[in-house]
Amino acid sequence: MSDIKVVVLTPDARQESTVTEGTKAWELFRDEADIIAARVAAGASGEAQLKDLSYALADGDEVEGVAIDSPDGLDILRHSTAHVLAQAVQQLYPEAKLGIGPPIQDGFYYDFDVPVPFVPEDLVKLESAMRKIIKENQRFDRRVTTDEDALVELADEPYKVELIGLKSGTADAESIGEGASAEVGAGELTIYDNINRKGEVAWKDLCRGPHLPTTKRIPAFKLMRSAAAYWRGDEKNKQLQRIYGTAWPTKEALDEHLHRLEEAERRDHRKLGRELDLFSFPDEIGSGLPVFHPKGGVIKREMEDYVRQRHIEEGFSYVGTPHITKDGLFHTSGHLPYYADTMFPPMEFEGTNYQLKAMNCPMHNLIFSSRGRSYRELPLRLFEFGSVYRYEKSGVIHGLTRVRGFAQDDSHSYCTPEQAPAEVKHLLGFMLGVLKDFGLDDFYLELSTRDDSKPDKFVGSDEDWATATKVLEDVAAETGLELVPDPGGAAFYGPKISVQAKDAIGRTWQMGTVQYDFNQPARFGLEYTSSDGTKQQPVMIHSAKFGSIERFLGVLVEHYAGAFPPWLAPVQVVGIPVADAFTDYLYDVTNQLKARGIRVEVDESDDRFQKKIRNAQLQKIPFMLIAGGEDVEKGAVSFRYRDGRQDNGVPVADAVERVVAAVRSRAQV
RNA sequence: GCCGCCUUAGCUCAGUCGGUAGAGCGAAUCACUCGUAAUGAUUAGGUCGUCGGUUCGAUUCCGACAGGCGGCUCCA
Repeated sequence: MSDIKVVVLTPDARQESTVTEGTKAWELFRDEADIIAARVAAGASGEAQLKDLSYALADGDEVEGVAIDSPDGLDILRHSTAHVLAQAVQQLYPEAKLGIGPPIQDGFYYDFDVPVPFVPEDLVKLESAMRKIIKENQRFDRRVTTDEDALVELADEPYKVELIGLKSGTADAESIGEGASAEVGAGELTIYDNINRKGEVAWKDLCRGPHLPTTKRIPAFKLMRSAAAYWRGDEKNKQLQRIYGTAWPTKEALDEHLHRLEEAERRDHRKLGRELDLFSFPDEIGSGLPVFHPKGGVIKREMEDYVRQRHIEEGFSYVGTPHITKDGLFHTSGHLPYYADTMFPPMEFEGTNYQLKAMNCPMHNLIFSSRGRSYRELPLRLFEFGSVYRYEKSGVIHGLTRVRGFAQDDSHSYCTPEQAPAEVKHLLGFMLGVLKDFGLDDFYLELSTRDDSKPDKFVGSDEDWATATKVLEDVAAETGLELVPDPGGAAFYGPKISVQAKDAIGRTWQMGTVQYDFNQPARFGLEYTSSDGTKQQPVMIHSAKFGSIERFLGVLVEHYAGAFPPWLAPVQVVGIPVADAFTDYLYDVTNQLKARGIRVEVDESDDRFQKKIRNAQLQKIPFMLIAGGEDVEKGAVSFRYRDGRQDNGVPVADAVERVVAAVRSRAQV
C-alpha cells in the first residue's frame, strides 16, 4: 500500500500530511469529538462535497472537518435522526412504507405510508424505540449500488422505487422535488445500511447521505407532531403520514429550542388579540371574518390614518369604491376565469349576477376611464382602503394573517411606459419607508415571475413580461435587500415584488406588493392622449404598502408581542393614584395629556395600588403615571415604564412633554 | 379542500366507567385606601359547540354539520 498526500483544512490553517492509501477521513479528526462529517475536494480546483467520515481518502484530497453545530453538521445530524425515526417506525409498524426524510429548518421530518395515522401516544413509543437504536450505536454504512440492483432490493418500497425511476428519468435533482433530493441526487445511487453491534444490517434506506458515523452521535432529539402531507407535494397524490422532529448538538440546545417555541406561542397574535381585547372572530359571523374591538380599532385607525396621510404626501388621490359589482367587471378584467374558485359565489338580483369584489383594480380602472386623460395627468395615482372578500379554503384560515374579508391599502399608478421604472422605484421606496416607520425589520423581498411551463395561467406577450420583470428586478436590486426568486408566483397579469415578513413561529406572510401590469389597461381599453395628440395605452402599477391592514396588524402584534410603540398603543398612558385621595390630582395631569391628544385613562377601580400596576403591565401600557403624597408636594408625577424602569418626582409639565414627544417620535420605548 | 386532534362558565382548564357539573382568574356587591406585578368576603355566570341517532335516561356512545388547532395543498 502506498502513501498519499492529503491537505487538512482548519479554520486558520492548511496542513499537508501523508497517510496510507485507504485511510478513512475519521482518522484525521480522531481527537475532535464534534466533527461528524467531512467536506472533501479533489485537489484545490475541485468542488468540495460532503462525505461521511468513513470516506477513504484519495491522493490530493483537501479535507475539512464538518462540526456538528455547523449548518451542514446540523443538517446531517437531523437527517440521520430522520433515519433513526424511520427505522423505529418500521420496527413498530412493519407494514409502513417509506417516503422521504429530509432535514428542515430546526429539525427534520419523515413521511410514511401507514394504514392508520399516528397519534400522539405513537410518538412517545417511537421516541423510546429511537432511544434504543441510538444506544445500540449502530453504524451508518454507505454502499454504492446501481438502479437495477436497487430496484430489486427495494421492491417492497414503492415510493423509493418511484424515486429511483425519477432519478433515471431526469438528470436534474431539482425536478425530483424539494426534500427528495436528500434521498437520490445527481451522481451514483447509494444505500445506507445501519449495522448493529453484531455486525448485522439492522435496517437500510435509499439515501445519498452523508450521515453521522453512528447513531450514538445523536445527542438530543424530540418528535414534535404528526400530520398528513401529499406525496411529492401534489394534491392529486396520496397523503402520507409525516412525523416532524427536531435534533440538536446538545441537550441544552434542544431545551433552548423548545423554550423559544414556548416564547413564540406567547406572542401569537390570536392569543394576544384576546388577552389585550383587540379583536375576535365570532362564529356567528363566520370563519376568517374578524371584528375589531375598541382597542384593536385604535391601532387599526392609527394605521389607516398614517397610511392615508402618507399616500396623499406621495401624490395619491384618496378614492372610494363599493364592495359588490356586476360580475361582468371581473370578466373584463380577466380575473373571473382565473379566480372564480376563490371568489364568493355570485348573488343573483333582478336577473343580474353581482359579485363580492376580491380585488379593487377594476374599479380604479373605471375611475381612470371616467373621462379623457391627458399625458399631463400621469402618473395618475389612486388610493383607497378597498375591502375585498376571498373564499379561502377552510383549512387555510389563520387568525388575522389569512382571512376571508380584509381591507387592502390598495393603490394604482397609471403611467406612461417611460414613467413606469421611476414609479416602481418610487413605490418600493415608499413601501420600505412604511415598514421602517412601523419598526419592522425582519423581512425580505420576493420577485414573483411567470412560470413559462404554465402559459394558461398567465396572459400577455413574452416581450411585455420580460420588460416588466426586468424593471422590477432592477429596482429591487437597487435597494440592496435580499431578493428571493419566486418563479410561477406572479399574478396572471404581471410580475410582482413583495415583502415577506415572518410571524412568531417562523411562518412567512406576504405583506406589501408592487405589481407591474400591462394587461388590464389593454382589457379595459384605457388610454390617454399623448403630447403628439395620439391615443396611448398606460401601464398600471398596483401597490399595497401594508398588503392587508388585518395581516399587517397581526404581524405587528407578534413583532411587538403586544407591547406596541406609544403612537400605536391603544392606551398610551394610565394614571395610577397611590390612594384614592390622589385621584383628582392625577386627573389634573391626565387632562393636560388628553388636551394634547394622548390616549390616557385613570385607574379608579377598587383594586389596590399594586394590583393596578400589575394590570397596566399585563395590558402592556407604555407609560404609567403614578401620583402619591410625595408627588403632590413637589407638583410632580412618577413614571413607571413597561420594562419596569422608574423615574420618580418628574415635574408635571416635563412629564407631559416627555409623553407627547415619545408618541410623536413613533419610536418604541 | 385533504389528514389528524380538539370544542365543558368571559378566559385557562378539572370532571362525569351514561343518572344534567367544578376550580382558579375575570365580573358584580360589600369591606379595606395601601408608593411600583395579585387585599379579603359574598354572589351571579353553563339546556357541557349545533342538529340528529342509540338508550328508560346522552355533556359522556355513534353520525352529520359548525368552529378551532397543527400540518399538507392553495394564496390575485
